[in-house]
Amino acid sequence: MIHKQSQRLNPWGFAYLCTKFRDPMPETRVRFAPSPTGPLHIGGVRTALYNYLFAKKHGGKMILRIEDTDQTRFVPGAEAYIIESLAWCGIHFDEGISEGGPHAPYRQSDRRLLYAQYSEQLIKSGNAYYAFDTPDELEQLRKEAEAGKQTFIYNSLSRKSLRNSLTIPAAEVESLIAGETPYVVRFLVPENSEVVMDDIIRGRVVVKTETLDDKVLYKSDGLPTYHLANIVDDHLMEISHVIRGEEWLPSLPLHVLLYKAFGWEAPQFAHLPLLLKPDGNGKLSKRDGDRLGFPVFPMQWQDPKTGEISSGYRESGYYPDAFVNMLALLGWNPGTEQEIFSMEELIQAFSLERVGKAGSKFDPEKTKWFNHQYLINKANEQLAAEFITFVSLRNISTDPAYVLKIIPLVKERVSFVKDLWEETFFFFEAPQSYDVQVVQKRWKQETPAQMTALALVLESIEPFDTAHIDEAIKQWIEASGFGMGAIMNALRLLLVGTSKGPHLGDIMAIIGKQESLKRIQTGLHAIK
RNA sequence: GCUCCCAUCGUCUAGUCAGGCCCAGGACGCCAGGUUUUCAUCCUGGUAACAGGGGUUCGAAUCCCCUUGGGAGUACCA
Repeated sequence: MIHKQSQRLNPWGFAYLCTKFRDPMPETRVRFAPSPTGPLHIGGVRTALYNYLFAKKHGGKMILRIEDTDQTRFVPGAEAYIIESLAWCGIHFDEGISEGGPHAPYRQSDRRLLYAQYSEQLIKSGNAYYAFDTPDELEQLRKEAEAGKQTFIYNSLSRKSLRNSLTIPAAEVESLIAGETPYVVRFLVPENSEVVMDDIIRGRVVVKTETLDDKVLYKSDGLPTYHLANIVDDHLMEISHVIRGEEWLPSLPLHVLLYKAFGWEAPQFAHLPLLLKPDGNGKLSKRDGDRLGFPVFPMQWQDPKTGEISSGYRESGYYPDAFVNMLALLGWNPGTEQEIFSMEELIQAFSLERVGKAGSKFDPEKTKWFNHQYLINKANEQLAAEFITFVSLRNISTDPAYVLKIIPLVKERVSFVKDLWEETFFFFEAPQSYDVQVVQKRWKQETPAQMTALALVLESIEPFDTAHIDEAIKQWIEASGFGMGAIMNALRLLLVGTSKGPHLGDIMAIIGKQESLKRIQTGLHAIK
């Protein structure tokens, strides 16, 4: 046991080893390892989130590693996008390309020299071999197999008839390599055995090695494939738990076999269920967002090649804590009826055991509801400050104190700050027109005279605050014998232009006596 | 095709591991009613699910098997 662990403790040495003796539980170390091939979509964000929650819950470390071993798929700006998105979500790293750390560098292209020796090691130990088949040749074999309704697999059945160091004499292999013939290194999958894997979420999974193929570990371009780089780095970086999407489950046997071939202790695995499209079935994709009108990315992204813009949650007005809260509950639940969680509460409550096995369809409606919940719980001062920028956009100058009076009256009516204008425009400008349907319903023959009389009442109110306004109007209505509904709806039409909005007394108190009277006069002339 | 994974209201899910407390609970959505000077909020109520079939058991959403359905993977991509 101690021997096994000490193998994983390098290079921290003796002091670290001592703490290990006091505390036999190894440190929890997880990583989020995206490939910078484009913007991170919400499924990826959720994976990062679960890793983060798990690490923090166990007092461990969260590591960001960039897996850019495919040069052909590199997208400029993607790496920065990923980092900024996660920072916006409140997901922070203890080690990574920005933070540095004891296992730097954290970008695989910067570690490229490292991987060749591990590839060599596997060849020497008989767990891997050189292969000289060209991509075209393999493509041809796949096509032929497909035509015969078969699947071509590079494995124990076929490897003996292909061009590799298993079939070609050693001397010739050496000369081929020396002669710069392109080659790859393939993993030699053991024959006739079973790989037994224990996944934290899925339990035990067993597969026969015959169904696996001899995956390429090292490419002809001198870079490792995901499989090799991933295992080497997870080992070197002392990752204790690999938490990743279910799309990786099919390659888990290979990974387990690789750890075994290296003689390394494998981390624990947890394969997360997928995020599915809201309608129909299948993995959530960028296209679904476009089609159904909701963002699939945390932040807006502009494709550097096409210039095409994809919308993001941040730019759409979502709060990061609401977004994170929604994502956390998509596939995980606390087993209680609590739905609103701060990041700190999520950390406390999170466990991989409570992550479901089945995929979750993404629900844009509930996402809005989460934002609504967070919005109504924000301080009025903050909402006022945010809303002022939207008001300014309309070339209306206002002051924070004025907006602050309005916010508590309307915040429960919206899910986004940007939607506040629709609920508050009449606080900033007089009605430009009057809703014809409301006019038809509320504007009777006697209404103009009533409104004229009411204007006189309003003029005499002092101080012009909600309580006094309400009281005066109530008394006047009772004394004159008019209907409350008839008067108030007509008055609302004059002040707001339609039949919506908060309590009229509040509206008048905020826009002031002068403005209220002015709107009544204007309306009296305009409505026929 | 092959390999692997999955299966409770329209959606997110509780309940499944330790079978009875479940003719299945909560939330979103939707519908109705109530409060209100309007709209909205809010409150109350309603809608709606154990994929199907076999077993095991006194008893199954829960355990086992089969079927069906869905998903993922199947690259010198990650």
